[in-house]
Amino acid sequence: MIAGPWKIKKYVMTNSSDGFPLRRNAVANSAGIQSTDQSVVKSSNPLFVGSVEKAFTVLHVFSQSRKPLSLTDIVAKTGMGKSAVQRFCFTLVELGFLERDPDSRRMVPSARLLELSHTYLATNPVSSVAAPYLLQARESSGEAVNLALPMEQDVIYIARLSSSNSHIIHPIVGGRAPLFCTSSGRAWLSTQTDEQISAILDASDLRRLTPETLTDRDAILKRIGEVSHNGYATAWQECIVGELTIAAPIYGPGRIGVASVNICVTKPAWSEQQVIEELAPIVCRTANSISNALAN
Amino acid sequence: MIAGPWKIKKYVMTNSSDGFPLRRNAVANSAGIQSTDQSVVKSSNPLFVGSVEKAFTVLHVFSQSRKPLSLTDIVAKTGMGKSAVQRFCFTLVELGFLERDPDSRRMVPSARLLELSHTYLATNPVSSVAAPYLLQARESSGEAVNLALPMEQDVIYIARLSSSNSHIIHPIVGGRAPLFCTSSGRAWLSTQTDEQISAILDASDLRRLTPETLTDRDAILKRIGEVSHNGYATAWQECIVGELTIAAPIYGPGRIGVASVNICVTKPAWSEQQVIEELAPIVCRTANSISNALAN
DNA sequence: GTACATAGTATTATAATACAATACTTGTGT
DNA sequence: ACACAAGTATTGTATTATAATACTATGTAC
Repeated sequence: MIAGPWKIKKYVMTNSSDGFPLRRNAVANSAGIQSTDQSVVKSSNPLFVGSVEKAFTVLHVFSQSRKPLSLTDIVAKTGMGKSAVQRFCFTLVELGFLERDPDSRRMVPSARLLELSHTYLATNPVSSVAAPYLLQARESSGEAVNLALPMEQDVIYIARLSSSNSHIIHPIVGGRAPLFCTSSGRAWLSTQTDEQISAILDASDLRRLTPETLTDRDAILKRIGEVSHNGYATAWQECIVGELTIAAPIYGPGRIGVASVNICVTKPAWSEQQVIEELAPIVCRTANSISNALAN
Repeated sequence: MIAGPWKIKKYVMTNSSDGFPLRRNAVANSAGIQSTDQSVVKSSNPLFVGSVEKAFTVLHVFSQSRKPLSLTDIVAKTGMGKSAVQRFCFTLVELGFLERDPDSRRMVPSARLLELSHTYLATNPVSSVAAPYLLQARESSGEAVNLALPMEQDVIYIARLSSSNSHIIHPIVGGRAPLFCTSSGRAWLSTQTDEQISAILDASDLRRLTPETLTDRDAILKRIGEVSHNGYATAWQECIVGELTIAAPIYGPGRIGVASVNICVTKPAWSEQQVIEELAPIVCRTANSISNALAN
């Protein structure tokens, strides 16, 4: 799963007190459902520093409940002990990643968290290489254009250009959505082998997000299969009611699927037919341009 | 300094091995210069979990040197021991915040870091409240518009709308620049008392970033003082050569300066005179609209 | 205004976890 | 092919993180 050395041997947890809140493969997925495999022997390497995980567990809680949280809120939501929450909150406040309202004593995430995203964006070439093509796509379509990467059973959005006329900015960057029911996800899945696709769908919670969400495995596989012929993937209101999206896969060096670009419009203004006719050429062209740019 | 309870008593470090890499007030500033006050008695509370700080220290290293780093690189840049770096890198890879190229064994920040910025942006109302006005400002000016918050001696950019014609996306969100030499910084400073401004300038490293950077304290204070009369602050090529910026302060409830909006143009195309004549009204109107929106 | 309940804060003894040192293995360059 | 550097694994030690608990403040009901 995780590439390279640092072979993780099977270690049985030595402490009798019960397990950690969130393990790597138990990090809450996009719906916040935890699949903690507590029964399984924990593959915990002595190199693993548990305190770091706990700190991120505390931060993670805020992404689900998007409001100021008190200590007891966090205790409830993490399952960590009162003392532990106290210490990690103190530490995170001290480091400037959380802010405390001295009156309500509730905490909120601080803007310093953006520094971490900057660390990623400044290091990673993908978003800057893709930028001109994404802008071009937005120009041609006038609609919102997103760039997404696969992450576990989700896509994670790493760049967004809002539609020209929209007067809201969705803070979608850093957000996640399931691979199986998004056009971006299907576009990327289409670059994988059948075995890999199966494995991902097995691991996915094929949950209905809207009345239109496809949850039948075969139906989903069929939609993914069509991508190779069409060059684009679609999802009609499967994630958000009224949202029509179309996407195409981006290849890195070696024709490996690494990302996808999608365009996202809304129902009353657009029909499925229109999306395919007008936007498919744009997403495909954009994805190809980015793939070529990445090859160099 | 840090508001509210959790009174930090003076604790002398008990361990003989020498101190921590980065303390809160010693986090590297925008130029990467560390001002670790190692001599001073460390105000370390037993609630503080040092491992968390070390994890962020490792992540922070990547924002300075924007390329894949090996273990030994990180050892050199953090001053942490080899074992410690090994364990924190392992942990961060395991948690998915760093990625390792199995061949080169070098690590890079992962897109999962964006999840943390999402946690902030989804929770915090400022960026979403401000969005429509920022879009309007970009519309009127056709130029890049930024929203910034004060953080220690810097501003941190929390939203950016690129200029309509530009074909690059600066990954400026999450980036920092000194308060003293940016228009955004000066705009916010103008909302503070003379004592507070002095304290901040005292704590700032008045370093020359370009040949045009004002480093004379009185000259800087004069520029800040003018903001109250004009309603806007300016900085001409003080941070980046060729960059002209103009900003206005944003007030939260209680007329407290909380942020600033700025517009950013480049030298050959614009003159200082033009910026003031054409853009000052826009930044002022935008800042006022956002201030009003925040009041409700 | 007082008493009660709840939430937040401080303290401490305990031992588990993080630690540094070091041995070992793999890779790289000459 | 050899030597050197870099990365990885292991282990005993004790520092650090821990949970329990006592304490204090805050807010609410009567």
